Amino acid sequence: MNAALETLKERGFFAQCSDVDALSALMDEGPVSFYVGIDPTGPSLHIGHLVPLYAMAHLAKAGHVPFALVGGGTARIGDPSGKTETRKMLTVAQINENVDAISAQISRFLAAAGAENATVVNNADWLADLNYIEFLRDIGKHFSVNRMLTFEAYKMRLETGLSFIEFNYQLLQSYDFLELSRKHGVRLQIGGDDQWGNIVAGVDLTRRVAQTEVFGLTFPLVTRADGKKMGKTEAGAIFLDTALCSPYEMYHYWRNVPDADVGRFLLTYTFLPTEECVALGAREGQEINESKERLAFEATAIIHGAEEAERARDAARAAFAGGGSTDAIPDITLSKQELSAGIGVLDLFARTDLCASRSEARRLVSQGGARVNDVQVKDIDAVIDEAWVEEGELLLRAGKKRYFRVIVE
RNA sequence: GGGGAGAUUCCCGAGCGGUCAAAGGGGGCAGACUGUAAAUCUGUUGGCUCAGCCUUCGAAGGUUCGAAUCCUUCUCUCCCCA
Repeated sequence: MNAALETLKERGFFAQCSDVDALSALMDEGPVSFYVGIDPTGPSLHIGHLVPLYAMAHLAKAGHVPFALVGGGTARIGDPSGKTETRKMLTVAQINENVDAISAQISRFLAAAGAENATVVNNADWLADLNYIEFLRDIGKHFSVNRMLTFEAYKMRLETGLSFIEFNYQLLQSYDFLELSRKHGVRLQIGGDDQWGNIVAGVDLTRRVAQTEVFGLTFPLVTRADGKKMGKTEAGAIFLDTALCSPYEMYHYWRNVPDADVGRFLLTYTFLPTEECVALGAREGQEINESKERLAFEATAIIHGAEEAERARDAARAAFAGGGSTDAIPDITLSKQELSAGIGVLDLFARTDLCASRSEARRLVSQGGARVNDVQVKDIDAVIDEAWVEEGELLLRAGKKRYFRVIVE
């Protein structure tokens, strides 16, 4: 098999392919243009979106030509695949904002991942002005409703309801593939396994309309051993946008991944050599805990740069092991006057993101989960004043892992 | 267009005139254990000036000493028939 494909397979980026042998042969011949589509349904990518981009980087490094398609047009429709209900419709203005933000993130990521030659395109450019009648005649006639209804994505939705607009999503995605193959000679579409139905529909359409053999390749959806959704925490998704999720939070996310996922995540979310990822993931006990730190550092460094990753690592070490920098821990600022007057623990915790209300702070304190500068505070009436300040700040802690700094000026 | 079912606290889901800040499960948070993992056990899970008070049961009105529970209107969802 072709070396680049082999790499994808080894690293867990291979679930299904429309025709492996033919694709492998094509890739052996020379650079192949390929694309992946991402719909701009939110203001930022999160780490769940990244899998296709990593796959893209691997192929790009092997000399193939990447196109990243931002679905400014398809986002106006909404992909029903893998969803149990209709997603809330976004306004066109919102989508356009998202397109800008996400295109920038994609370019930055691909550059950092070593796929500088990527082209970012927006399918609104060709979808927005389609003529309905012409589209139905030229494209719609190639789709069999009977066949579409057999796709898993639609079958599932037949139970809960599927609107006509969503039913059209597949036609538009297929049209994208056709369009890219005509315009840019794209021969391959990659995507998550939930996209299989849409991708093969595009392969079929392109063959019928353009008489061109194109290929589809999917990778398994990344899941976590503990069944939680990839990239989601209680506080929200792990976004790339630092305004929505700090590098520290992202680092923390990787640091706390379940044991069983370490090896797989190293393969997926870092560019460390395959053997090394496997070895790191095979460790046990305290050692695998160290592998997690490696994972956290490597993955964060690709997304936010080595400098930010170091800061996050130092901050995490400082908070958990003592020593090092606390820069990256979230903070609030408090005036000296306010502190010298004394502030109740409950108020103090409620003012940080650690507790949403005084009642929550009350619970935390009375259950023994609250610490100030590593001293447990169990009295809900305790008053914190300047006597507690160390080096101009207070380090608040809720439970074992959540920290917050209070800077006093 | 016709007929039916429904909207409950983060989610699912009980409740059907007072004993309801609302069962149960999930999730979250905290504690024990531990490797900052998993599993397990315990506590907790609207807000506050906290043995008390205030605001919640799709929205707005009404009945009642008293409503998540009854009535009216409205909004939205789902199902069946055409």
